[in-house]
Amino acid sequence: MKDKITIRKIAELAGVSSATVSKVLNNNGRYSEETRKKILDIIEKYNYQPNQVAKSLRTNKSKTIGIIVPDITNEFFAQIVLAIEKYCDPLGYSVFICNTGENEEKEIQHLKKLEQQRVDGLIYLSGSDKLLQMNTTLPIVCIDRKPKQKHAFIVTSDNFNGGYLAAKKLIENNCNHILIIRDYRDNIPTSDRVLGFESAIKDNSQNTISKYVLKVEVGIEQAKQAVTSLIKNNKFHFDGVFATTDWLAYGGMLALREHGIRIPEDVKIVGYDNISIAKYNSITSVNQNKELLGEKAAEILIGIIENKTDYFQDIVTIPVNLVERNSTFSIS
Amino acid sequence: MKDKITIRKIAELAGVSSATVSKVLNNNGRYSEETRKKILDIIEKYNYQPNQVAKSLRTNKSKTIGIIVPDITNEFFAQIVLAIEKYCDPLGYSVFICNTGENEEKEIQHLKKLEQQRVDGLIYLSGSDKLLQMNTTLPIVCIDRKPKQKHAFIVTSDNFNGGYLAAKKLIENNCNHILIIRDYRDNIPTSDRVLGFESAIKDNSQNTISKYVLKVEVGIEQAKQAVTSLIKNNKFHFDGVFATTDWLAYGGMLALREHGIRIPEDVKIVGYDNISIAKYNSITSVNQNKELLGEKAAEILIGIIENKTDYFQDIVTIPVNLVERNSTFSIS
DNA sequence: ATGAAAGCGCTAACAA
DNA sequence: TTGTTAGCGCTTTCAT
Repeated sequence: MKDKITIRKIAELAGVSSATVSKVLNNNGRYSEETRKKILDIIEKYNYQPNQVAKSLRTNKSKTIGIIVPDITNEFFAQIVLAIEKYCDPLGYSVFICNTGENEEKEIQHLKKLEQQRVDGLIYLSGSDKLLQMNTTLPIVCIDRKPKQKHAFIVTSDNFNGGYLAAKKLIENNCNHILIIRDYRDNIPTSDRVLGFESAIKDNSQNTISKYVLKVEVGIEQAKQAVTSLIKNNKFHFDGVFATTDWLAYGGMLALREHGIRIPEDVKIVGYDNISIAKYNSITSVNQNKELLGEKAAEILIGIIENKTDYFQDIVTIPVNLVERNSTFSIS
Repeated sequence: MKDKITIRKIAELAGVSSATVSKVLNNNGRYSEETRKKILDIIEKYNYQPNQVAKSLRTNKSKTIGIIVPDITNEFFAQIVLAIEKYCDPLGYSVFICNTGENEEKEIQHLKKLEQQRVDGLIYLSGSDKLLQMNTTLPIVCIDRKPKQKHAFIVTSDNFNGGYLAAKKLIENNCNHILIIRDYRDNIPTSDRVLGFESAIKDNSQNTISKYVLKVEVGIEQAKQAVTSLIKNNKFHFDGVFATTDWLAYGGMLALREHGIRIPEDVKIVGYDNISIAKYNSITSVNQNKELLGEKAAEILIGIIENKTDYFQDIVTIPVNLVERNSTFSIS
């Protein structure tokens, strides 16, 4: 924060008052075309940069928002963050990024820091319950998590339908014994995916379909090991696999491959998220519209901040779609 | 930016002056243990959150930095950004993230916006020459780009050695006809990698090694097509491939596979960056230490900002290492 | 159409 | 040890 030229200096140079300069800068109040020209010239000439910090203090609006996210390195989150920033930038908002590593303490610390920076609003990407229950006066939009108690604005993917679509695809491909690999934790998005999946089984079959749920920690290796263990114990007699993330799908696929089980000939696989690991490995996946998730969240947040909108749904649900790849192709 | 309790209110409640409260908050100046306790109690009780905006205005330090990056969605950049944020957070700095999509105009706009937010410093990840040549009084650290003219602090990976290591590995594996797939643009990191590669050829062979450079746009598809085209025109008689990014390596690999050319039996491949696409596809790759790149950049920047350091090298070079995978295994 | 003046919340001399 | 005061750069009434 080096010394920059101030509005007062500009005023002096233009032979007017700082109030007038301010008016010109913000196109409000009255001033003659002549003075406007003069002031703008000087501003140009001296490359004047308005001090947003002073402006923030005065107006009580910082033109910043904060994003609290587990890990920007996760492609899914990165895409959402990108979309948020893309939406905010043209509107003059700058965005703070805060990684938490899913650590609740860190989430809270970040929240406090952002409050002290007087951000105008927050977006929680997959925040913990503890974070969601903190009380703050800031407007908040949650993506991918539903706060159990508190009222908050929520943007979420249609997880139920995602699970439904996945099941439908497997059923269409004549899978009868299905393995579900899921995050062991009981979060709503995961559960909804599984519920949707089960619902499709009910709707589309005559109870001929069996399913087995494998709970694992989210990680390629963990999924791989869990599936390997099934195979080794002779418990793998499935012809379809649904995984609640692409990582889990990939991990499962690795285990199958290593044991000579062919995909899609012997087993069909559907993953979730449609991130690049699915793409590069030809895994059919339920696509989450990350751009829209981020964009909507930002749109709602800024809508609240500038209360340009009288009403917003509490929950906005973003549709999903199935992206078909090799892992579910029928060899007929 | 809702109304919060101020330092003055705290002072009133504690029956002291705001100056005293400020001193307690910042542990400077003198005050009795008694008043300290009293003030801290009240702060706790009312959950007082110091207004960083006011503080910034007064002290001319915003405790924020900005990162200008092409695309946070790119895993390589994301890892660096994560490392930067991790370093900055405990030191009380918040970080603004700005994506540019490699658009020079957007870079400049972001620079201006960050200047207006009065960030204390900037980190450029792979910024364009135009951006690097903008004049600003802010301390700047560049990663992965060397400004041609201006003086600036630079953190860079040892690209030359990276290329060198890649070549050595291929030569060790008896590759004699090597295809180099590189970014068509003439940026320094890419060029250094190629220079290092060529240097290793000189050092390690008796001029028995031929090389052919294929310039492509950075993208999986582009690399794939370029290599496919070589194959179709019967111009592919290589036994080794070096690509200046993992994406290009992967694209090349896809083309080879499609035409029945086996890896590593017929052709060995070495990529660059060691991002997950290399991992998932068993491509040997030159690893860039993204954590250290980010951490060092942040360390230097904050060092400058707080001028705790009297001297910093202008250029800090981070070592690389080769991660060996299937794509270069010898079948002997 | 323009300006004077107050004040946003904080810190840092300087006084007491 | 504590308080008084000025002022960071801006916006916003209210005069003129």
